[in-house]
Amino acid sequence: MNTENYCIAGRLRMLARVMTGRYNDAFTQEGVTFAQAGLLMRIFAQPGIRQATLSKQLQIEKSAMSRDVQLLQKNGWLTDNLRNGLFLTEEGTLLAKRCHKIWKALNQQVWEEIGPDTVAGLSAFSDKILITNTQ
Amino acid sequence: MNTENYCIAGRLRMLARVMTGRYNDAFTQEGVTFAQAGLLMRIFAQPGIRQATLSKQLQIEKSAMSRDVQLLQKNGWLTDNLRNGLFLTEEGTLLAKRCHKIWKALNQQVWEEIGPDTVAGLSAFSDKILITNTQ
DNA sequence: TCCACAAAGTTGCATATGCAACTTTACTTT
DNA sequence: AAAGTAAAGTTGCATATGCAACTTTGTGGA
Repeated sequence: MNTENYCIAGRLRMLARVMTGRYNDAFTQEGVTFAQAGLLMRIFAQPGIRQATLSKQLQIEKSAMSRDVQLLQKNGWLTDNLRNGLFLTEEGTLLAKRCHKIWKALNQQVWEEIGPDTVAGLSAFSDKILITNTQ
Repeated sequence: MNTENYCIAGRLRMLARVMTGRYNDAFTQEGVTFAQAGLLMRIFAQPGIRQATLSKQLQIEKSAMSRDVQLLQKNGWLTDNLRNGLFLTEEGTLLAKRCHKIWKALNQQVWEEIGPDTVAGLSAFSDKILITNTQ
């Protein structure tokens, strides 16, 4: 493995595509994508959180976040005043809980599949990158 | 770090977003995204390659690949008969070469920034995932 | 109180992606 | 050669994202 042909960004993008597909499959039964489930679970864990905060946590551009959030609301999972902090509806809360069960099982499974050392490798990489790119 | 709150897919997606942004910045001067530059460089390295082959190499769905390729063609970087293997036009070839220079410098820089051990961590992770998800 | 400025959120525009269904091509077996 | 089938490619539809420009909100100072 050398600098000449190992593209960091390309590799990350490919991995993200592959893993996203796998997680998406798991959430199909609930009719949500992994991206949506992830947001629901975060809002469940941090009720009243602002879009700007989620943007920073997830490193997603604020306009993209705005649309992701609007999609959740369109599906009836968020209460109406988006500009005053995000809150799940009752339906959204139940869905978030179901998603968390699915997520927990799958994440555990993937974790075991690849082993703690390998996850540690990703984690180390992640720390380096995120420190560099988010102050 | 434990299974309870470290989401593999979420982390990968975030890293992909961050790194994509960084690589995109580098290619802005050429008016292409990293995704486009990456395809150009691959077609440069493998003239006549089929969409289906690129799809497998990059783990991108064939319909997405079809559109990515059409976009390159629309910009005049690919010759016309897409269904008979992909070939760069003269303009496409020059662009691919310029992109490769940019890519090489940036990838090298990122590589040094995070260090070989950390890259090795990503690589190990990558191998595990891709073996599992691509036979 | 009112204004100026910064932060948060939205919208227009464009790319990147996936799934399903459909079309086109290529190959194999009569 | 004709039919049937599998592989490759496309298109409709929807989500996920980013950049730039604009609007709304909130806050601190004159």
